[in-house]
Amino acid sequence: MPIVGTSGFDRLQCGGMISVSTDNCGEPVLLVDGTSLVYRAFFAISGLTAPDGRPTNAVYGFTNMILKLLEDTECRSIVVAFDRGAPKYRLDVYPDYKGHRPTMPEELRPQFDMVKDVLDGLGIPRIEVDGVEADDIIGTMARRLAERGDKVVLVTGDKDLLQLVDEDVEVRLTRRGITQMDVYDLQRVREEYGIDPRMLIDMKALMGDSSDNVPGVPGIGEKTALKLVKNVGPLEDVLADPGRAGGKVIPERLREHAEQARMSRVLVEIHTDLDLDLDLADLHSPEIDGDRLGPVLEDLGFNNLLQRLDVEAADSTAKAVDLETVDATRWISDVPREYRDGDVMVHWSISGDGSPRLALAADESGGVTLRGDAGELSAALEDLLGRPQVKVVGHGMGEMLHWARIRSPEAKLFDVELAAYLLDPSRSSYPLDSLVRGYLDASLPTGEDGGDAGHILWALGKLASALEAELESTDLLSPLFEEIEMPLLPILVRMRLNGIGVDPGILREQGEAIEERISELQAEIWRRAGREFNVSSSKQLGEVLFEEMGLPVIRKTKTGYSADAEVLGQLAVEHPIAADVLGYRSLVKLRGYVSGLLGAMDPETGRIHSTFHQSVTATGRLSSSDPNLQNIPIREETGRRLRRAFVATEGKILVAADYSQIELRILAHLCGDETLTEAFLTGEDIHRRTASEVFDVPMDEVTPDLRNAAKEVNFGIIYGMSAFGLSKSLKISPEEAGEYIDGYLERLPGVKDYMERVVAEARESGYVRTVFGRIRYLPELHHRVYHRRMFAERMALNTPIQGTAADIIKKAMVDLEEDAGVDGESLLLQVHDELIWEVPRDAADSLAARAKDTMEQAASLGVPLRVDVKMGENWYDMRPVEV
DNA sequence: TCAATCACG
DNA sequence: ACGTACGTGATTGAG
Repeated sequence: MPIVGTSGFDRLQCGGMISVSTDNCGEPVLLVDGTSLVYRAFFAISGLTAPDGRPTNAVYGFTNMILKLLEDTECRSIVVAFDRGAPKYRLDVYPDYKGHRPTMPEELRPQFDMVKDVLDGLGIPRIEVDGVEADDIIGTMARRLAERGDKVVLVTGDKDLLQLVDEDVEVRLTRRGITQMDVYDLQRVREEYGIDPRMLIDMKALMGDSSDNVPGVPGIGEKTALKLVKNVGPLEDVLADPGRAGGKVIPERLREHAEQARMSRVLVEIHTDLDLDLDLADLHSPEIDGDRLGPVLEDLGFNNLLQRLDVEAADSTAKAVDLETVDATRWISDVPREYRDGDVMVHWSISGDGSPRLALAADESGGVTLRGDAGELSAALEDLLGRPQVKVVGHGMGEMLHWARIRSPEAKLFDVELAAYLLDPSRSSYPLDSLVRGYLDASLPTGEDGGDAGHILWALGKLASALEAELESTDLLSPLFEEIEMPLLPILVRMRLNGIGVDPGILREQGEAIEERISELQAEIWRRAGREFNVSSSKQLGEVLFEEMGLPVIRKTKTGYSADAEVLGQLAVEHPIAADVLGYRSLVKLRGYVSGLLGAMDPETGRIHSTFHQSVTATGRLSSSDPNLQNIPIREETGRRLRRAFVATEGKILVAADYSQIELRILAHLCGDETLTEAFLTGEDIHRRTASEVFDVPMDEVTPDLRNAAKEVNFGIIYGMSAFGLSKSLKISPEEAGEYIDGYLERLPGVKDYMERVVAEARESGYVRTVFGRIRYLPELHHRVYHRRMFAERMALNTPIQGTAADIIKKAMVDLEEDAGVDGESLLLQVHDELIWEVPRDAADSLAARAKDTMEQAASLGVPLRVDVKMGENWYDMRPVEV
């Protein structure tokens, strides 16, 4: 049988993107059903086009599937097969085979040629044979490879291929989306169907297949067909003695349609004996042909793939949008048509002398630079962002909204920085020029004030489409980007604009008291040391404690003696100076808070306007800076008093709502452990319950010490547990800590299974995800250095939990927008599992009820979410309220 | 600019 | 025989 349209069987193997083994060392050959995967990709992804408008969604999805496959799987070789023309050998049997199939969508047809171009560039052999279906090519090749001793992996979206599974052949079926695959080996097929893979042919012959128009036996569906082959045997056995089917109707139907069933069997059986003119010795691993692939990917607009595969396109400089300068006021009074709906790229910046610049473009052909003072420019922005039909694309849009004091934009927002953050939250920053290099493979000219506006506007437009496609194909577009992060952006801007009221008198008063006690302690320390020195200098302190006073060295740092709180705590039994240093340190810390907060007060508003950052943490949490209001002291009374300085505005009251045990609840949801779930469903004290389990005592005999130990064990679980870490927090031996951990995992086996599963899956896929789909890549799970690898494992355990908690409170913040302000409230702070508002006194109860309800309903997990609400005149005197 | 320390969840 | 709890930001002193 002549083979047409092949490519790639003529070159010899050499190092490509996957490791190559020249001998047969057990790595499988991948056989891919190209037609099936291209179809899957086509329906899984939508809206993606090349720069010239040709649809490329299927090509993009397919290419990603192939690359993922190659990244995840060590393989000797890979071949992609395609359908070509009508399968004559089946049409001869049954002219209506595949008769009712809808014709191929117009947008899909041309994408097959693009797919083949990509494969050729990747150096992946493909094969199609006139009048033969991909199934049969794969079946034939699989059999021949297995016969010569190879392992084979079949990749498809079509369950029919399961009939080929045996000891040497495994099948991977696409699952929802395009990134995940279900693996079927012999055992899995037997488990799922209760029969051997070959019997699936007989089953299918009985039940038929409407999508291929295979008739089967009328009245027999999947259930009956499976029952028959399981209880009776192959098709011929079933037909030989129809009575064994039981009942009346089925045997009748079997007799009546016996021939049709035999014919159906012929139709559904995949051929494994085609006479293909193919030398399997030619199989080799793929070898990227950069000269060929580069232009193909560039033509398709797959710039991120160019980058990822490190292939050179014709390296381009960013093009520029031509800009015309227009008066801001005139522009507002007569906004050009193209800026009234659709996408508008916006570049806002502050130049060195503090004057703002604003440039806009609605497409690549041209844009405007607005001329005017700060008020006029912000008015123009406000006008633009007040248009619900407009989608505004920008970079770091929070800064822009804050500058223009825009609290509630109506326009849809697309911040390329946030998009890039969702795609890879581990990066330290997302400067525009690096996004342009990474996602567009172009470079921005280096300009004085952050580049030239024309080039930036061009880049923003290109980036928005590239990033949106990437978000979509990574399952991050919805709900995370569109329904959580982008709607959250203006909420964070508003929190910053709101600020929180601070009473500087209280701060100064406390500051003076702190200052006094620092002097006293310093004198005491100097007296005990026998000389004056800077207690805050770890170097000088080390000399005094460990050299002059001869205290035992507990631990060393890279640069000298370690003298942190843990070490000092141990030294305290040796010498009272240690406790003094600890006290001194904590007071110096508090002094830092006082001066930091006083310095951070805005003289105009008398408030502190901290910035909440949305693209900083690797887990999805927010962070706060200038100043950080997420780490105001609370655990120790002396520090806690600082909170008296955070006050509600006259006539208002502070309301704080915090999730109770949200991370442990998420753990319960994720692992489904019965004990944990039950504890939350019945509203038990979770630490007490843990203590009761781990230490094997009745609930009412759990002492405070035991409960505290259990609490630390629970923290350990969330953090990725190590006996050493737990031993430090509990001040016990690592051995004893290890026993606690063993006890825990024994009593809560669901948690144990979950922890093992998460790490194993992350090792396979290279990433972990939260319940909402937020992703974090963990390449160091494969690091050759042990402690780097273990660190990555703890991240794999912690990130889904911490990140899901972040997702949930973010979702709650967005949900609360629904009727934001109905109680006259302003959101002031978010502290990871807690939201703080100020609200007119008479509306406080109403807000409390609404906040509690919305937060508790923000996600529906296997256990309920619980929110506690407190109120008070200031952040110190907060009292619980019943809602 | 970096390391050490410590505040929070 | 390793070296460890997860995630942040600010302050301080030293080089």
